[in-house]
Amino acid sequence: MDQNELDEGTAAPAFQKVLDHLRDQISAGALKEHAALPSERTLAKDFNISRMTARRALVALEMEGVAYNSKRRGRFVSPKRLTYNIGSVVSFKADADQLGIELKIEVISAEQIPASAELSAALSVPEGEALYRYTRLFRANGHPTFVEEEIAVARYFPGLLDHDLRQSTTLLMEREYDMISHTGDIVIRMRGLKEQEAMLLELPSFQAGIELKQITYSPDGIAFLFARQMWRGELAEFTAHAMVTRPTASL
Amino acid sequence: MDQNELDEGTAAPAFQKVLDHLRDQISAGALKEHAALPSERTLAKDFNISRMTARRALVALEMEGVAYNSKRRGRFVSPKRLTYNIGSVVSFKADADQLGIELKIEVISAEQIPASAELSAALSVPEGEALYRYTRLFRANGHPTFVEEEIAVARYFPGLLDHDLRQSTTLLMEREYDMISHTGDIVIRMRGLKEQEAMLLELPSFQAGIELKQITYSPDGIAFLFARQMWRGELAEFTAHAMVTRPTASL
DNA sequence: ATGAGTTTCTGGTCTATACCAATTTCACAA
DNA sequence: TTGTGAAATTGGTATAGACCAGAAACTCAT
Repeated sequence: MDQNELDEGTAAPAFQKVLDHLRDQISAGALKEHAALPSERTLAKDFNISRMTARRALVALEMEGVAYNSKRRGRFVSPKRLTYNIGSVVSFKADADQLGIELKIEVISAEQIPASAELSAALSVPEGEALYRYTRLFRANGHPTFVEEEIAVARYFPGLLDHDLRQSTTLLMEREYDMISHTGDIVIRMRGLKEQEAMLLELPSFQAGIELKQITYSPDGIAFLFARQMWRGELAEFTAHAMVTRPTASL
Repeated sequence: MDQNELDEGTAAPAFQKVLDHLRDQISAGALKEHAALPSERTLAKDFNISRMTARRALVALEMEGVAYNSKRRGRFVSPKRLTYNIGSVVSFKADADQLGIELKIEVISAEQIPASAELSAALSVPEGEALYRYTRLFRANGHPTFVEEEIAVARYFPGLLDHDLRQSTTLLMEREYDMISHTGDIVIRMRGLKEQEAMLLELPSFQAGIELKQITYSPDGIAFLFARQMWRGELAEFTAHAMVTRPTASL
């Protein structure tokens, strides 16, 4: 009769108890950001369970976004979220700086490509039109946070790739090319990671993250930039102030 | 030498092969929405792996959002996403109807509560002010999709809970109380599920979903509704058309 | 102090079981 | 035809090992 102590009839699974215990430790502040969690083998010994059961609890913590682990160094408490204000793209890096977060941008690749069918539709340019594409990894205090792929219509931004891309491209385009971001169509969804994204974010490839897609328009309604961000889910938070529009009468 | 066939040096893990195989089957259309996937034991036999390894592949599919399983009936292919247009809240149910999706609303609970400190701050009402709170489960074609908790300032909506809540409350408030939704502050994030949410959505409690919080204002700037939706991550898609605002000069 | 090599620690993958509980299927009786 | 109850199927949990590979710590000679 070693089932449970005072639960109402049903015993909680062993991994649940460990999971709850660790979660409590973290939310109580006994374990702070980036602090190391007990290893699988240590947990197994301490709770008198098998390593696989201990592992389950730790993996569940990762799924909840409470813990992370990269490479084979151990598991650690996840840092706080970054807030991305959809309406005010310009100040993202400034916001981070202000919060004492060191945001570092790493350029993964940058090249010129012809517009595919999909991109030509999204950006309203003829198929084959020259585009710039660059992929960047954003780290907050050294911690991988999101990967961004941007595709810009090359015609508006001659020599864009010669600039240092480790900065806000919105500001760069405004300063160097007088191209002002005015409105944007946005889509947010949760999905599984692609291989490269998983690698850069240091996550297993079957993990899910949050994707934000955005098409940016100039004041005169010209689409000039397509952006796709893939965030570690536990680190993302998107805010917006929305105008409520009514469906047209015919609908 | 049964490691691999023609990989470049490193063999993919066994569960990865199974995972890729199933994903291919699904994206190729061999397995359609709500079609049953092979059981853990069947997969184990077919791929000559242990049941635990087969299970890993299936669980990974669930994490990606490609498959789901509820209770102990087996695993099935996830249905298509529902798109939630942030700016045009009014037409959500109408949109669903138009796409041939039967959206059913189940009222879980409805009650009057006094404003907590947190809610009084969010809705700009004195602490203790009467509020209506109701929780509803939304199903798309019978499939649990998201749970919504709404909290309305009771003063504006006398007798609100006497109405049938299995309909769009935005429309209800407009029709019966002349309260028009004008703008809203929105926050979107991915987080672990709470116990009740997990139960209603038929998911394990450590799974992550997408949360959308929203405070709705009337045309004259009065906050009258706080809403929190918890979506099954694989079923959610949020769209918006955003105006880009610039940071004020002082910042 | 520096660097190289060894040891220890960590997670990653996998096997072969076992027992449980809910669901579904199916045979059989009323 | 309709129940009803047994049997098969499914996922959920858990064990006790095993071997691998990367990361970190440590030892020791230079």
